[in-house]
Amino acid sequence: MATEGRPIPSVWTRPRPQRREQPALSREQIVAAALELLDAEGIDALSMRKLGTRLNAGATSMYTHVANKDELLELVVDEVYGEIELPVPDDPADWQDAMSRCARSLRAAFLRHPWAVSVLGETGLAYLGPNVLRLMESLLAVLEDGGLELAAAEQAVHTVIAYVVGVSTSESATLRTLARSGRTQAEWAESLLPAAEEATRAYPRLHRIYAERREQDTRAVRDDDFTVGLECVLQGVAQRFASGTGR
Amino acid sequence: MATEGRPIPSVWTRPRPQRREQPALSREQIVAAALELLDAEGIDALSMRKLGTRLNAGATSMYTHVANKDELLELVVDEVYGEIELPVPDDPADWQDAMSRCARSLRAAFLRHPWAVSVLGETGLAYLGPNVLRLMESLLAVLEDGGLELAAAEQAVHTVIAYVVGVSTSESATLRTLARSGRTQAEWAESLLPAAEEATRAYPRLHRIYAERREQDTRAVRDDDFTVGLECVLQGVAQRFASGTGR
DNA sequence: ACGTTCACCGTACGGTGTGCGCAATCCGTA
DNA sequence: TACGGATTGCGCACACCGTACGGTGAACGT
Repeated sequence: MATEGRPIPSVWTRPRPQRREQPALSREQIVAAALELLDAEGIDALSMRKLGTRLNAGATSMYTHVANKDELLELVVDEVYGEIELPVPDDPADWQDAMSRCARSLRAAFLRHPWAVSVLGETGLAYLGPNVLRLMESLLAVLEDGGLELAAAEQAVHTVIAYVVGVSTSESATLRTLARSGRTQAEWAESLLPAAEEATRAYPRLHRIYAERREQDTRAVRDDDFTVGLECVLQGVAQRFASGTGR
Repeated sequence: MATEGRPIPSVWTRPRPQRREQPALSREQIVAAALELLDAEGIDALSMRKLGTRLNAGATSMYTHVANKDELLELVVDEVYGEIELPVPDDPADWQDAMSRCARSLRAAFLRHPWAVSVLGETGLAYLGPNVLRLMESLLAVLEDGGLELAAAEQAVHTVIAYVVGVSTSESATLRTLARSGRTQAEWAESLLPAAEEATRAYPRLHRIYAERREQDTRAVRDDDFTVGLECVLQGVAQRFASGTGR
């Protein structure tokens, strides 16, 4: 039935299936591509089909390397934890400084990947990812070397991380709505703050806050706010747990 | 074509459309039903269709009262904030106690509605919801009455709330996976902790923690952990901002 | 009595995650 | 070298999603 030498677009004109031309798929590739896609277009844009397309693969081809979408998300989140600078104190006694640097690094990672916190909210803290484990262990090590009991160190780490996650939740939600609106931060503030001032008419304190925020809600201010809060938390934790070594 | 008096099941046998028998739909009803559904079956089970069915309504009938699903979620989250006990200090100087009670109430609400934090992660803190505004304003009032500057009060509130949100993120993620698995907390621990001990073989401190947690990770322990962290945060905030009135 | 408004519904569209079975390639063994 | 499983990727299909759109009947102002 097939007439040789004449490529007619029919069932018989095979388009050379030729599998295995790419070096196949791997979990690492998939996770990396997902991270790229998430960073570029956000959490709502991540679909298995789009991810497949980006990998020159079919929609369901990833399922041999990853159980399901949730598991993929856990893997990607752990990848984010991998970006965080491990705490290395110059002076073992000054664990506050090391924790502070680590907390800043964590927040910075969450702000670089604003989709991450929404995954945290759904999947939990991915406790068993290798990068999370590495980070936690070295934090505990720093605090133990600083003189804390292990239980105290765990408590301290949890408290500080909870603070960072909480701040990042709020901040990256803001970043996401901002990115989605396509406006600059200034334009957005200009369009929202009047509404906020209106909505808070019955609440004098909030009203004053929003009124004063008009030229004030910049990146630098938010950085400072985070720093202040972080210092409070570290100070509180230190006083509670450090055996006389709090600054 | 229609033969009178004989109800034949056909296009012609009209089933008495009879609209307006129910007192119609309202935004309050919709939000309440959504909250019920979320509490009963979790965030993944909330679809506009299911919600419509629960309200004896069509799938798209809610869209006259609510712009879209995201807006509905914001409304529901604000409803959750409405459950929180407003801070009322016995002694104006003892704002720490009032804030502590409020923070506990906030965490309790998040634990009653574990889906809420995953909405927080996507929609932000719903800053302009009336219940959020009311809560924030009264927190600010308590701190101002306690002697703090407004800016300091705002900083303090943000810090404490960030801590609570962070803790709740982790805790409600745990609650959700637990609920989804259908097992009790003890069974779950029994099945997970060996895996955790295995995974942390290379990390002695984490290993010790998971080993000791085996009979220890109860509700009461988590409550205590939260309390300790909260005390740290409050203490740190107080020392930073209170003009000599910290306990 | 009539036109307008409004709440609601059915339908439809373009998307989603993923189970399943087929095909093709790779690898260990004979 | 031949062959037979195991592994990997793909196409298809299913059930479900959010929601745009146009129609429909009831309520209401005139």
